[in-house]
Amino acid sequence: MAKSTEGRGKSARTLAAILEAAEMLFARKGFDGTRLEDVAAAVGIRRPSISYYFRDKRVLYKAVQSAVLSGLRQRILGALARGAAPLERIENAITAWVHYVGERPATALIIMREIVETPGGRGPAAAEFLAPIVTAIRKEVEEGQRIGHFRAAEPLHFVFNIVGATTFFVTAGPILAPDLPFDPLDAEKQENHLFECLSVARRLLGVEAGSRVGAAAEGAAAK
Amino acid sequence: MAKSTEGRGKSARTLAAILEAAEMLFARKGFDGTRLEDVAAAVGIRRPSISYYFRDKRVLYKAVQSAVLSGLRQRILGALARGAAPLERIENAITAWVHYVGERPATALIIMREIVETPGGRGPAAAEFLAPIVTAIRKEVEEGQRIGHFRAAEPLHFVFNIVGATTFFVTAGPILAPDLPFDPLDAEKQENHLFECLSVARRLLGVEAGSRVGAAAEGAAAK
DNA sequence: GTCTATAACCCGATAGAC
DNA sequence: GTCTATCGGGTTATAGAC
Repeated sequence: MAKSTEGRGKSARTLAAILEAAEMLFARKGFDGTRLEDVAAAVGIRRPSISYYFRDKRVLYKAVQSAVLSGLRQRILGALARGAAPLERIENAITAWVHYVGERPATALIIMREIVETPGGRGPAAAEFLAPIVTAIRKEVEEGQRIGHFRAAEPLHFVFNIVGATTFFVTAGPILAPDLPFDPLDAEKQENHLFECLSVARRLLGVEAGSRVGAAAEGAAAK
Repeated sequence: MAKSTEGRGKSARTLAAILEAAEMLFARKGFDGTRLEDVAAAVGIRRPSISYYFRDKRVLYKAVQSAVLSGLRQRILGALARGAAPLERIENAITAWVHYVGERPATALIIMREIVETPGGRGPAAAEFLAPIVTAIRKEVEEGQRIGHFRAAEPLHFVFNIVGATTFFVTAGPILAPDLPFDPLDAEKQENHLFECLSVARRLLGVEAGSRVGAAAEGAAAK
């Protein structure tokens, strides 16, 4: 929007390249494991040049985290706003979630890293982005319970199950089944996973598998 | 067994204390985030004394990982051996899994850390312990499919879903719902989670929720 | 067995030239 | 904008006294 983020200058291109390289590296190696030197090398510049764009490493990390997670938040809250009944809105949100993670695999790794770093006390961090999403889902589940569409159950369990399932689907292959060729980025496997998530969601919400509410708004939810 | 691990000397007690402190710290802060000095402080000794028991930091980490994950493997494979039909054996394994993680919360964090570190290439690591478990479950699912008890589906999806759900159940509260008081160690919430895992498992395997196969061997599985 | 003291290393941050 | 050079904090590993 502003000239600082949209210019066509060398500056803007370098900045974008730094963010892109940092997203991949932070996701794969974590904050400590990523050397600023590696980010610079991936961009084709030298370490101190990064300081020209980001005051220090933590600021760079925050920028990456913000880009990934605010994109996720926007997608899910947008999807959640579409749909007539709670079940439909929730299914749109799940669809948006699975698709976003599929498009931007760093998402899953960054979320896992944030979860795992939180008990250590290093930074409040991602809660700023993720908590609003979870709250919105929870409200939707509670609304569905109130009007008798869903069974009574702890909404958080529902959230943890879906988020955990997709996150592991994308990341856990290499360690849980290292000798199997499992590609989570394969489109067919991904739709398969989405289908199972929707099925599990209905089971957890106490909705019979019959009715066919969700699949309609799919195109809108994905974009 | 041998005198080196079972002796009543000061040595054995210090070693056990180091392992215990390191398990908590590695789980909470990770490999890089844990300073040997903190481990020493938790035990009440000084940093170089750790070197007397473990040649370097990596060896200490491996020892912790081995303790946690080989315990898990033993528990799950043991549970999987009990039960007449695939469904019953799988339900025993899920029960053992949820209970183990509940008893030893470091398990979930260490598994997540291993998953997240693997793409970074730092150490082959936990696959040695986890892959055999997953393979055994997979075989059981495939057997159930072969004899027509389960629907056809990718067994790995099933595994990722259950493992991801429990892992997030235990760890994700502080970051996904920071303002809610959510205690995953609460016994009632844990049984609730187990119940939902079993329900989800049946859904994913295509088994009707009706029959009451699993709950019997529970006591044996937990011990 | 446990300590003190120190060596060696890595990496992020900064000064300042171009 | 990007570089070279350097400083400095923090942590591991090790030598050697007790």
